[in-house]
Amino acid sequence: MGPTAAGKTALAVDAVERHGVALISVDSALVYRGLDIGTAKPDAQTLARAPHRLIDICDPWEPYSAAEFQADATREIAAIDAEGRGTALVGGTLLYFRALIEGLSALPGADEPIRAALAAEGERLGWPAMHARLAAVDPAAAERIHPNDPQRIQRALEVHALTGQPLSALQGAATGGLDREVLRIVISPADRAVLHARIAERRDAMFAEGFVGEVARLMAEPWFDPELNAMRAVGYRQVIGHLCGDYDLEEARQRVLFATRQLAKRQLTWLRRQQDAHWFDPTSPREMARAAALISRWHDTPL
RNA sequence: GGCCAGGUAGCUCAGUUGGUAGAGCAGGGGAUUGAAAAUCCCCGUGUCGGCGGUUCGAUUCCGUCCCUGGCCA
Repeated sequence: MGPTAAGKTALAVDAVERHGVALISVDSALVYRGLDIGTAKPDAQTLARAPHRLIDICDPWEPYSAAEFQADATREIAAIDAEGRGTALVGGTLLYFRALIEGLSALPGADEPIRAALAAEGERLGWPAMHARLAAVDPAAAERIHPNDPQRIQRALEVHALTGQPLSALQGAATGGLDREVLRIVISPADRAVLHARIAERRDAMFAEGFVGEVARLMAEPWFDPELNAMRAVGYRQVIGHLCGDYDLEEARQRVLFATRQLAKRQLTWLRRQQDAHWFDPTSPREMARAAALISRWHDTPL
């Protein structure tokens, strides 16, 4: 695991080639077909050398979720077990790691009609009013959720509407967590400035490879809608704004950079909280060799 | 060279009828259970261009110098 642009893929490919492990991508954007350049999806040669499961499994108009990931990844792990191989999870969507490893509470899935109704009401009455409504049916959830957080207020009200029970009461125990020990390896430059430089470099490479053209093609599709989950991914959102005429290309490039750094910062907040994680700096060949050695020991030692 | 407009937080700017200043963006920290590359919370002392002057007190008024942009030569 690691923040965006830290260099996770290289280590994963190395693990595949040295130990024959199978890779599962833990990334909420790589699941989408057609989002390639802007998601820094590993290229065809890399995927041929080191196949990643759970990449390109959705069309951009389809919603995907942590719960679906949990189910998909659990299924893939069982399949890999059956082949007698080891599994390596690689990615930067930390909620997905948590959902898979720790499990999720038994909750109803998303209900589009209810969400639409709640969104319309929230728009009309304001989210603080919706928060007050939540406080009436689920004071504990209202306590934890900020009045300005539409997404969580909406979800809590949705769960209550669907089950008649407060979200806070259903969220107690997580189910379906992984049935085994997990070795946690975090790849991240020790120096934030180094990460920022890598992000800038990769951003430049994306634009040089035709990222704007990729977004323009997606926007020309009949299903295109900027509200789509997939279209809210970092980079896509900013380039869409530019192609809609909201600002010039240079401004879009700047915004992509800012949004990517902010993503990395949020990822690091999750990562710092990981218990028993081993951290390695990708700029240090010595540390990366130690990371590889750690992986070797793990996979050569049967559980 | 002359005239005009500016020089205030990393950037773009607001403001102080004279009592040492505040927004947005950026940046930092945090939260995070079916949207998570999402959503949200918290964090702003900076020779207010330099030097003089007036004043109890100047970033604010005056003088001068420097710099930037525009117009005129």
